[in-house]
Parts: sequence; C-alpha cells; structure tokens
Amino acid sequence: MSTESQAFVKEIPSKAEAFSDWYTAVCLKAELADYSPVRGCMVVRPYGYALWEGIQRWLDERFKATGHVNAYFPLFVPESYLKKEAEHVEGFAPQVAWVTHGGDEELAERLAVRPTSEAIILPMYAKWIQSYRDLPVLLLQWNSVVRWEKATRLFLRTAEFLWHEGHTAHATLEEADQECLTILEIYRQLLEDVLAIPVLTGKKPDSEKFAGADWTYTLEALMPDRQAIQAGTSHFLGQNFARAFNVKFLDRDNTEKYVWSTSWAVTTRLIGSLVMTHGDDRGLALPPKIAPVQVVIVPILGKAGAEVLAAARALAARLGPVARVKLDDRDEYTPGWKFNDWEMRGVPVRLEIGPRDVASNQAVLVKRTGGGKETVSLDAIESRVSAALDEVQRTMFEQARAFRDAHIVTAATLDALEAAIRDRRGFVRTDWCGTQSCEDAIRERTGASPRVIPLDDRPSGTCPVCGKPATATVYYARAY
RNA sequence: CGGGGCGUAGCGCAGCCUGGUAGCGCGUCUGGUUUGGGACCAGAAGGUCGCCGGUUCGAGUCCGGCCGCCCCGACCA
Repeated sequence: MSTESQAFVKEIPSKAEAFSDWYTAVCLKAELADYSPVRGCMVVRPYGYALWEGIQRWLDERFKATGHVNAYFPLFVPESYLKKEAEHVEGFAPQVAWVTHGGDEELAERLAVRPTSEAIILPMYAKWIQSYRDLPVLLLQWNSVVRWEKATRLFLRTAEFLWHEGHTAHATLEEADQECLTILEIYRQLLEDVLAIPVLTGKKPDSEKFAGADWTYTLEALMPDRQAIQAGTSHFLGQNFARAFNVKFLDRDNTEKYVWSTSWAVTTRLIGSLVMTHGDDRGLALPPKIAPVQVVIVPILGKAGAEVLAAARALAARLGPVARVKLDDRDEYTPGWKFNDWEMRGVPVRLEIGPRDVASNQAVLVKRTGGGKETVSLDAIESRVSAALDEVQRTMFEQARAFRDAHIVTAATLDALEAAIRDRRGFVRTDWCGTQSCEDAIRERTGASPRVIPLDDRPSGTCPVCGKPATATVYYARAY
C-alpha cells in the first residue's frame, strides 16, 4: 500500500476489518448524510439526496409505463383509523410517534405520525371507489414515514426515512397478486440493473410478513459483512384493509365486493445498501447509472495551464451529451488531491488531461473499479467513455453477484445449518416443513432468520428439524 | 433496553494515572514557489477543555450528579 493510501485509511477505516466504522465514515466523508440534533434522524446531504433523486427519476419514468400516478396523503393518522386493522396496529404500535397536542390544546384524539399510509389512504379509497369501473386504483406517494427505532444507523435504520410507497386496489385476487409480482420485478430491475445490487426475490414466511398482509414478497440482498438486507417489499393485503375500511365496489355481476389491495415500498435504505455493496477502502463507489457525476475531468494545469484548461472545457462539452460530466477546474487543489477526492465520492470514470495529452490529442481514463490508467485518443472519446461506463456498471454488478453467490450454501441438517451460519454467514438454503415451531427451532439454534422463499420453489427434501417432507425451500441469514 | 467506549480549536486526537501558563496533526488565513496520486517554504489567526456542583491557594486533570454521541447485542425497512 502506498503512503498516500495509508494516509487515506486514517480517515476511512478498512472495510474488511471494521465494517461498521467503515460504513459510517464513508457516509460522512462522502457527504451523503450527517447526524442531526434529533435523535435517530439523519440529515440527507445534497450528494446523498442526488442518489435518492436518481432513484426517484428512474421509478417515476418506469411507473409511467404501468399507469401508476403520484399523489399525496396526510402525515397524520388518527388513532382510531390506525386501530381499524387489528394485525396492522399490533405490528406498528410499538414504533409509532404520537402527536398529542395542537398548540396548547390537548387533542381529543391523538394522531399517529404515519409509520406507513394504509390507514390514511384506504378510507379515501372507500370514498372514491363505487364500481368495478373505478378499478384498479394505482397510486404512488413520495414521502417520509416515522418509526421510533431503538437503535439507528445512517440510511439503514433511521427514525424518519424517505420512501416511495405504492397503494393499489383491484377487483380480483389474481389481479392484485399480479400487481405485487409486477412491482417485485420493477424493484428487481432497479436493484440489479440500476444499483448493481443482486437480489434474491420471493415470498416471506408468515412470521416475517407485513403486519396486515396475507403475504409479502421481498427482495433480499447480501451485504459484504454477509448479513442480508431487505431491499424492498411488495405486500398482498388481500381484503383485510378493504374490510377494515369498508372499501367496496359493485362488480359486473351486480354484487357488492371488497376490493383487493396491495402496498409496496423502497426506502432510502437502498442508498445504504449501495454504499455497502460497492464501496471500498478508498471510499464510495457508484454504479454509473445512479452516479450523480459519471465522469470527472481533472485537468493537469501547470505552466501550460490555460491551454490545458481550454482543452478540458472542450472535452467536457463534447461529453455532455453522453454522460453526466463534471470538470474539476479548481485551482486550489492539486491533481492528486482531486483523484482521491473523486474516488472517495465514488465517481465511476475519471479523465485526466494534461500538457502531454493536449500535445497528442489524448486523455488518460481511469475506472473506479480498477484496472489502472488507460491512454485514450480523443478521436472517439464519446464512445470510449460510454463503453467505460457500461464496463464499470457491469463489473460492479458481477463482483457483487460473485460475492453473493459464493456465500449461498445448502444445509440439510440443523447442525449443518448452524455451522454454516456460524462459520460462513451469508445465505443458507434449507428445506422446511412449513410449521412455525420448526422455523423457531432454526432461529433459536442459529440466530438467523428466514429471509425468503424463492418464487419458483420446488421443494423436494425434508425439514432439517422434524424430518417431514418439505413444503418450501427457505434462505436463512442474519439480517439488518 | 442491556454491555462497552468517547465528549479538549472547523475535523481527528494527545494531555488526566501523579492538579501548577492549553498542546499536536490536518484544515483555515497571508505571501511566495508549485501542479501527471492527498505539494513545499515562511508567517498568522483560532479554546467559556459537554453541563452543573464539590474538594483545593489552584481543576482539562480528583470527587458527585446530569446531558449527549458512537460501537456491540436484543427488536425493526
């Protein structure tokens, strides 16, 4: 390791040796977020928010094709509404922040600061939906929710977090379930194709489903500390909320029916997952598709400064149409300082241009994923930069997938399951008879929880606890 | 909510055991030389040592209380 990077390590601890400290340092140093005066609530700084905006842009564009539209519902949920769905309130009650006063006056009914919006959206659906012609309702909401967490981590678990929640209502079970699967696939694309985070998709076992849902679909990613993280969820709510809030419609057969509803969300936790998945000892590393700055141009000034700067400006202008480009023409920092600074901020591709390059119509290209310096001709610089961005995107996903795949093992016995979780962490695949008692036995023995049951599951073995024929294959892991 | 650690300059820390003029590195400011992996020289500014109380001639240091934060567990997106 060079002396330069040793100096750098003093600011960012080793990812391999001090993962938690490394993670926090990267979030703070790369200026993604900061701690706020409000306990458990983070401040999302502009650079971190730009990542969220990237996710917003992609999802808004993607959902245009499916007919979902954005709306907004109140921050406050009257207690009586939250209580209408029994499982729902039971699940969320321990984490709800309550408003008890308006000005000096105590409220007749206290208001929950929404931990999720079903209980304030479904009453409106009851008002809006009369006929099968009013269905489906496909609404989205960008907002924040509050869950009074005991322990918080930047992005991964904060008392208030930004998210994107969808709430739909349908005429049939099949259509609502298909909606859940459609969303799951959109989220998979976001995770894998944009954020370059490989995920296992499937269903949650009942013990892990959303409070009030009939079943929950999930996307599970594996972080470098080999703990699983739930990266997104899509809930089939059945008719539970429709009954609780009396959301009925008159169907074609002239009978009144409850709607079938779904809800689903991804959160700013995605940013935390992104940081953990791709970052290294030099700091943040961003997949090009989400990077606010895809290409940074660092001019090597000096005696021929004016000429180099003009060439750098021309290069930035040429690349503008093919990439999000930043020209770092600050005079007060040296090139070496800028190299480290932009690497720490995760910029996927760097172009250096100095007197030597200007003289020979070239630039030096460096990818955040490594591979050293590459001299490239300016003749076809647009296509080379586009290709380099694709390469970085692909490399990041492939590295993450290789890591994930290397940490999936199958265990047929309780002993093997325990050993795998203890020694290897990661995902451990096992068969399951479907009973809660056998699941609890595994939880207790391993400290891991069941994360996901694959969609195309075809169980063939026997339950490692009771020996009965399996009804499902389950991936266990320790989880965030 | 349990276990551990930490609050001293903008940031990172030393000093505390053994009380006696507030220190170091980075950053900042000024001037100059520099610029292909965190530049160099010279000069300068910057502090109610987390808060409250006690002991003492004297407290960053010792004692008591409080507050805040971080890390590790248990619960959760």
